[in-house]
Amino acid sequence: MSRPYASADIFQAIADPTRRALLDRLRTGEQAVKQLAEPFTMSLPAISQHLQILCEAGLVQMRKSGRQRLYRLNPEPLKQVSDWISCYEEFWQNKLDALGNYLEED
Amino acid sequence: MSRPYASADIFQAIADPTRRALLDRLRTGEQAVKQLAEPFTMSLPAISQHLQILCEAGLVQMRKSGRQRLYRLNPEPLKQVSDWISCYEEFWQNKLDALGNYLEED
DNA sequence: ATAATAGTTAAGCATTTGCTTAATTATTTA
DNA sequence: TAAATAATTAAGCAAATGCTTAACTATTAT
Repeated sequence: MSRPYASADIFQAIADPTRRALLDRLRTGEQAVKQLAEPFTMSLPAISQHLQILCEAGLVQMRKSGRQRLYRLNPEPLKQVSDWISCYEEFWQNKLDALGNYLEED
Repeated sequence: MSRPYASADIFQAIADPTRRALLDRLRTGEQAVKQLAEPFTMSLPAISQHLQILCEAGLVQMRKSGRQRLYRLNPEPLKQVSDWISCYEEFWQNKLDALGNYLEED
């Protein structure tokens, strides 16, 4: 096997807090691995493996620049999650509406 | 240990496709375990364990009625996921805007 | 009381996950 | 050319995950 973990599943990819933190960091723009890994206490290979999982899920893309590998955010796949959740959004919206109505009562 | 799996983490809870399917089924309303388990090929204990994880994550609530246990949806914790994703929504929105502008060009 | 039904708990197991350290591959600098 | 830098690949490991079957608890029906 070439891949340490087979997933490619978005929900699985964002289940790990380190991977979510990596995505959060990438919101400021394209970054090299060392820079990305800077705030984490774990080893560089661990970060590298997380980046591969994000890559397989399509959440990041990579390009080489010299000896660096620059990763950038590709958030489109998150739309799958957003779409799934949207069915539930009305539920808590209803609850908020109910609260609003309650507060408006005299 | 009383709990087979300790998680209570929402992202972890919705990472499993069976658990998402259970939540989807609960959108139609409160249901007993046997009825919930009906479309799945796995054993009832497996479903029961998934329901416990959903319960620990606060995504479902349970009440007893005779010898049945009725589970109902409690989607509020999904707001955590929705909130996290919302930071990324502008990204694909921007892309859609860009597409819109492109299509509007003469 | 006895049997049937609904569901959980317990124990065990194979696989996956998330990490580690060591070795390896590129690329750049001295 | 040799050393340093950036990052990955490889191998191994402990813990978590998702299932199974068997045993148990609680409630209802006969």
